[in-house]
Amino acid sequence: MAKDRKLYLNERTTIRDVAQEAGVSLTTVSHALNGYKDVSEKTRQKVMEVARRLDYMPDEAGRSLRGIQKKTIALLLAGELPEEDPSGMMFGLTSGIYKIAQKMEYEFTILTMPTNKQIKISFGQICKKKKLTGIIVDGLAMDMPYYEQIKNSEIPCVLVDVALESDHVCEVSVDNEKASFEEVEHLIENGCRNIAMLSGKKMAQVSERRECGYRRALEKHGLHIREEWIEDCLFEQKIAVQKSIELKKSYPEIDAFFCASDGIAIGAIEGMGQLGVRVPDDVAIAGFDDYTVSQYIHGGITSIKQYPYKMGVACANTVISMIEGNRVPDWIPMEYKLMKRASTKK
Amino acid sequence: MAKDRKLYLNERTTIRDVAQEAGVSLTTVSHALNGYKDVSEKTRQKVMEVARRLDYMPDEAGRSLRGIQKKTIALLLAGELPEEDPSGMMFGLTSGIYKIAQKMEYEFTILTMPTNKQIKISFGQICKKKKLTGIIVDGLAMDMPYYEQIKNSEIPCVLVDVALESDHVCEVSVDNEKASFEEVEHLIENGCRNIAMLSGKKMAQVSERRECGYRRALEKHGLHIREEWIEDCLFEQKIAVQKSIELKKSYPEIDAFFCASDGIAIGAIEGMGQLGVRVPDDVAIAGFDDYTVSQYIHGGITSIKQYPYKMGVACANTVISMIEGNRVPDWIPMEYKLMKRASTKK
DNA sequence: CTGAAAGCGCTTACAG
DNA sequence: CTGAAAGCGCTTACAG
Repeated sequence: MAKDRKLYLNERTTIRDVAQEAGVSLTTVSHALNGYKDVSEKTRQKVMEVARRLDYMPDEAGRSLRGIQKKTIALLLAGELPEEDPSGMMFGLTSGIYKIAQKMEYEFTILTMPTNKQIKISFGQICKKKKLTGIIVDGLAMDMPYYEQIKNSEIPCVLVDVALESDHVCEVSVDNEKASFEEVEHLIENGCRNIAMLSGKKMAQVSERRECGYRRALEKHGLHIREEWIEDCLFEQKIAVQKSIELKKSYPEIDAFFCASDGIAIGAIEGMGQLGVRVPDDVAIAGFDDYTVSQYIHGGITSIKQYPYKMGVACANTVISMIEGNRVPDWIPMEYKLMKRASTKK
Repeated sequence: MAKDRKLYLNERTTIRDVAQEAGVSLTTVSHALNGYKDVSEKTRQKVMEVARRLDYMPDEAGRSLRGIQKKTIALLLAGELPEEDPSGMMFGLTSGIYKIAQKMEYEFTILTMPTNKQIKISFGQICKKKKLTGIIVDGLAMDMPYYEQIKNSEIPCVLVDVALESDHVCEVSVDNEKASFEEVEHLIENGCRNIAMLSGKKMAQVSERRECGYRRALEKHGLHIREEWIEDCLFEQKIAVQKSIELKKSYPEIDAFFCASDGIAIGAIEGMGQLGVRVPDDVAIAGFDDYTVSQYIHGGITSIKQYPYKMGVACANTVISMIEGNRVPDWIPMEYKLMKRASTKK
């Protein structure tokens, strides 16, 4: 009866319906369903049976109002979701977080944050509105308003590839500086002496770090650092095409490009192609992130492989650990691997 | 005051706090904030100011209980989320849906469904529990319990690559049969006469359709269909390696493999490599889905390119249209493109 | 072991 | 133009 009416009216079955049908009080239904021990086995059976028969699902809103919050973590992405994900980073990250969230019985949601200046909604407001208990931020740059707001908030927060001094914030990333150092050293070992850098985006910490690694490697090997050989490409392939051409034209002695991403490296390869410069014979090219396609392009682009899925897992585990009140290190270092390929063979 | 206490106790600011601070009733706050016209401008200003100052965000749970439901659409994925997404299909789909959901002010959530036999929770229960108003399903196979349950539910539903006769269900996909037909015809035009098929998964409708296109193309050109040349690979690369080797060994006359996915095609290329058979000279290989890497592998794998982001956009637009009570066609055909590449050149 | 009652935060007839 | 009151679905002291 009750069920039919509900179905017809497209209404939800409520705890009241179950109580009525089972001939007990609301309290008893609630106790029975929530595993309280003070319900007779017979009553519990009856309630369970009725609940199943009426296809009863407690309304989260009701529970929420009573203070029983489902714990929710979010992946907050800077800017719009792109149409594609050539590095596989976003997908792997998402998948890893999803996996752990599911296992630990946390809700998981994806949010994007506007990057333009006049932002309507603050970081704190997002968290409040979505009732987030923890948050993982990817793509954060230092010139975004959220950068400060995260610091001032209280919510457990894991940042991918960004450090932020605060006791409720933790970073998950590979050692970008060390990885870059190794890769540039690999270029030097292969005989390159005039290595330019096509960097990412000035306000992104990863760019800075990769640049640091680059500088340290040059210094260690007694190579002169030429500031005019370091160019920003905003992590965009098209810009990398131009910048690589301009640099090589202005400084024909350049014999390698260290690129802050594989997207940039692909752009540089194209640029050299347009110039009729051979890769790797005339110019070696090394990237970062090891896109899925990188092993196939031009016989293989040397790059730093990251493990996005594992990073997602680490992010989720860390933020959950923080939520549960544990202290975590400021930084969780992730593994990476220098993939030596044809683009740097001399 | 109110704010400080709340912050300290880590409590939310409620409508009550705002009312108190602004010196008006709950009703007035609610009216002012929800844009009712029966509030004096002065009062409205005051309320708005206080709300902003106290950083007030209405609790969705409270509104929800009053019947003001946020509309939510979900992307329901068969099985687990994989660690990687070589076809780019899942990412593009997700991104397109996200984009439209955001624009139309729908909530968006991703769900996975267990594929094993003893499923705990039915399709209807998922919808009810998550209060979904519309759903997009990807990866549905005909042997999954959800297949029937979707039919019996009432919720607006868009299926990717699967047809299901029901007035609340719509399909979004490319014309898989036609695309396959064209691709196999391309193989025939290039001189192949003994074309085997490495199919996907028996219970997936896409496999069936791609097989239909294959058969129709052979028939049209007067080529004999050999059932023993059609093998299931479950869309797995490793299985494709084996199956392609077995087939080529048993039937050396085979001069082409039509593959139900690029993953299978990559497997077949590897298989032929192990056998010392040259691609495309001895055996042509054609895939489906045009993975990002496909253009680079082995000089380029011929494939059918789909547009996942656009599919996502179409899925979301369609399901929202259904939610809003519009009639939609049973099928929204998507564009595709036959990418002719080195792997089928003879 | 069971039930009546209060109350979470909100919106909306309804009364003034 | 403004406010007191009811009630959405739930859980939890509290009383019996």
